[in-house]
Amino acid sequence: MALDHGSPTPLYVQLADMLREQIGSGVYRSGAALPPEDGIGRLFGVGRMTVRRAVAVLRQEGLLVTERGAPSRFREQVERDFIILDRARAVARMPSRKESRLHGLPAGVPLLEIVEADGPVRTVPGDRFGVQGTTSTSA
Amino acid sequence: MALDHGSPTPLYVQLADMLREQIGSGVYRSGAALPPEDGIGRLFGVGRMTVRRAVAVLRQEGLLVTERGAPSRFREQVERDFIILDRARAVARMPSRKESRLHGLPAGVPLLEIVEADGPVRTVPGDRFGVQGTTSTSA
DNA sequence: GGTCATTTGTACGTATGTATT
DNA sequence: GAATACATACGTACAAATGAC
Repeated sequence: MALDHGSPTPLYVQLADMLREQIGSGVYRSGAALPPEDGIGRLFGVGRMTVRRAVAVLRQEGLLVTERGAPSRFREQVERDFIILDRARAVARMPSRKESRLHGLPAGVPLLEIVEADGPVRTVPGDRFGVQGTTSTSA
Repeated sequence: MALDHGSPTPLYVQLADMLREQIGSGVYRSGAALPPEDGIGRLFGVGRMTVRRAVAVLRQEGLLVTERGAPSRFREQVERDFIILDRARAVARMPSRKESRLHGLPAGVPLLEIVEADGPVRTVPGDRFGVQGTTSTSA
């Protein structure tokens, strides 16, 4: 359960993998705080920068949120609303910084871009919305 | 057109914004290579780490691809195929590293997860696929 | 085919700033 | 206000992959 400094797999990837697994296995409940970065660093014998890169990986995956001054927390998943695509198409892509701010998106959350058949485009946060075909079948 | 070291906006964000704008305005054509990181750094009077962070921002947005040993290039957009959602739902999320490798996804590309009404789940690369309602209207 | 310069990637350290608690 | 903890930004050194010669 320790990091392998000799491995071709970068340390920050190994560390991210371990933390990700802990999330998946429920070691940390949703919303729970991580130990501080320097603490994690001492724990695993790596520098703080390496910890930060590992944390960045998980943040980009939408698994945790960090804010300045407060411990990083595992992201709580919210219930999604489903938008019915009638004569529309939808594509997923990452938002620009401007769009992130506009929608209040944390890092690691894609945008759903819905293009109506007659032109209009609408973008919605990918963590709060999904899309579905015409027929609702109450999953 | 220079960076403001006194601004509350981080340097790497300012730099990312400038590079993003250059992409949008067509200064770099699709697939074109960026100058090397240390060159950009000297050009703007910032360290290489700051350049790397700016590049990372754009990579996470799916705007450029980087590989070791070769210059970073602006990402070429591929034509998307559209999957018809009949009795299915779709959500967008970021892939884990494992899923990225599985689908050969570069950074900054979300995953489309398609859930059929009767259970089966299928994930497809968000840069190569979109979804659409039952009625095809040939956009 | 192999060598070498170029270029990105990893990983460390240090110092300072700033928001939260 | 003080302590905690994350964010920015500089620097260094070496590793590894690419591409050109």
